[in-house]
Amino acid sequence: MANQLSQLDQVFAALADPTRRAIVMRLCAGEASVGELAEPFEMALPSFMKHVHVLELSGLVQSEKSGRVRTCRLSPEALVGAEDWFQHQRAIWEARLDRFEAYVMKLKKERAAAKQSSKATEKTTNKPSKRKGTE
Amino acid sequence: MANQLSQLDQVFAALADPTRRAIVMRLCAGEASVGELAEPFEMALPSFMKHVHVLELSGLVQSEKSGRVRTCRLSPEALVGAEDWFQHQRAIWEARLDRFEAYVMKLKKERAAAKQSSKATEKTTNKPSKRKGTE
DNA sequence: TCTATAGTTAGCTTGATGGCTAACCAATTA
DNA sequence: TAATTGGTTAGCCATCAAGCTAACTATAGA
Repeated sequence: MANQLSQLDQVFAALADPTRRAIVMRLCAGEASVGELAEPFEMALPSFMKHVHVLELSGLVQSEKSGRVRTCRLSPEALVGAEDWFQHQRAIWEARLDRFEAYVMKLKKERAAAKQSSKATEKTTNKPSKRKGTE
Repeated sequence: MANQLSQLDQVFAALADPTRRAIVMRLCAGEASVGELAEPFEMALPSFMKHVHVLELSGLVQSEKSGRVRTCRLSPEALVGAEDWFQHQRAIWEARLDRFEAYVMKLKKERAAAKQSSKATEKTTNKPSKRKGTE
């Protein structure tokens, strides 16, 4: 669990750099050697290798050396893990919106009821409209 | 576009810190003052404020001061933007898996056809099975 | 076997990040 | 009006991140 959290740290930190995001995007399209990956960047190779290394540490990328060429591929589990984090937050957020809306509805109802009781007998219990989007 | 990219940088960098993720999670459940937010952490207040500031710069959090208390709330657009990035990558990744599978199927077909032509007339065009999962 | 290629290691510089304390407003509240 | 509360500013320090060059290893190809 704590380990998983620090994994999230590493994944987000890895993705905070545009070079590394570009590498991930490239690898989504298929595996590639370090040289192929590095080619579009102006950076010196050792600098570039650091990025690859960060991606490996984060679990986003795996690599394997065969002969003198190191081939990198995406290992999407870490990516999915991070995506899950967002979905979880969104679920909580949306549940809260729902609760908030329910609360507003309850207030409306109570106010209507108060009006009713003061005005004595008049039935206007208008149904609340359904969710109006994500805001 | 470039601006949006650097926004992604900032959002991911903001989320790379467990304190800041905790703040975001807390704010998913509803707005809170700086003091309320800081309460669970052992950190000195100025240090904590830095985290809040980073979150504000990233666009994940908005805040407003009324009297002497500053109230923070989530501004979920940035969160959604980051989530979109994942979904986009996943779409590319999955399309690639599909293409890869199609390629394998084509190979199989060609091999079968080759066998057929060498064996002359024997019809065994076995239909390929459907997707077998994500890996 | 020599040479070019692909990557790696070591070590340096610069700037950002994450923490702290101390001192300082500015609203509330007694 | 004096004291408390909630937050802010300023400035320090240690560590990490991202880049570089130079020198090195190991494989592939001529």
